[in-house]
Amino acid sequence: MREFMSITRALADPNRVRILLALRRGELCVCQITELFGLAFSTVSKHLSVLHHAGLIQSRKSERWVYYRLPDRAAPTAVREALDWVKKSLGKTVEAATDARKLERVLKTDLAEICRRQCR
Amino acid sequence: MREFMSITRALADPNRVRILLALRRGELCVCQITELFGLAFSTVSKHLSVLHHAGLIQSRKSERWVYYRLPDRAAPTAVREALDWVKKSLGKTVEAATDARKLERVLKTDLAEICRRQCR
DNA sequence: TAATCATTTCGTTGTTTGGCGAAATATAAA
DNA sequence: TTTATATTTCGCCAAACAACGAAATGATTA
Repeated sequence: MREFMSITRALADPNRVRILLALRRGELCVCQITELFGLAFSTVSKHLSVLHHAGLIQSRKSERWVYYRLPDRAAPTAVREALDWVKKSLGKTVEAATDARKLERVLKTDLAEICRRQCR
Repeated sequence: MREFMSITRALADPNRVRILLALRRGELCVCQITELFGLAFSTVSKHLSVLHHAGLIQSRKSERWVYYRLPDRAAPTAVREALDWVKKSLGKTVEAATDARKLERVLKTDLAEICRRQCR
């Protein structure tokens, strides 16, 4: 029950759901997600923390960046089913398509360039 | 997206999820749910309103009472999948079993008796 | 070692939400 | 019609939450 509620609460925010949908494309680092949604670093970081706590995403550190991705097949059943449900329900919506298009543009840009642009 | 978010937000509260699980047993009126969870009338009514808005439950009025139930097969795909996911994930948890036991006791009690007991 | 830089954590602010009791509503019983 | 009564709506409070900027962290580069 506790685990289940951490998943439903994580899914109860549209920006977090959009992050999950964007990650279908492949792993993304924090600054790429920040650029994609136009939110503050700290806001995105918080969202990622909530998703991570719920087991809905995994992370890996490489060079200067932290990359987040959808979990592998070994993820708990509840997590896999939740993600399948999200993808099936929203995978083909207008919002997902719009984000996907913008994501392609973001992915074309150099990582360091994105981070520099966002530096306060 | 809007519809999906109304479902995830409805599922983001443990009491609302418990209501859905309890309704597997069959339709229940507001005072029975109130008795089952020990919440105020107004609180339960609000939860039911949220669930109803999300399409996760249906209602029917009969005599003095309003009965709520899980939707029929004709419900939207997103709703059916959400409910299946809830049942599959939590249907056999300790919490669900405890609520189910208490529900059996509540169902043995006369409806009018329950309401009288709760009257302020 | 010192400086740089991506990310996380902290503190604040405005909004949303869950809870309650009281008042309003609407329906059934008298 | 009047009275009861089951449910909903309203107004309030406290807790939770999303968003931000600033400060802290921790790893890499110079």
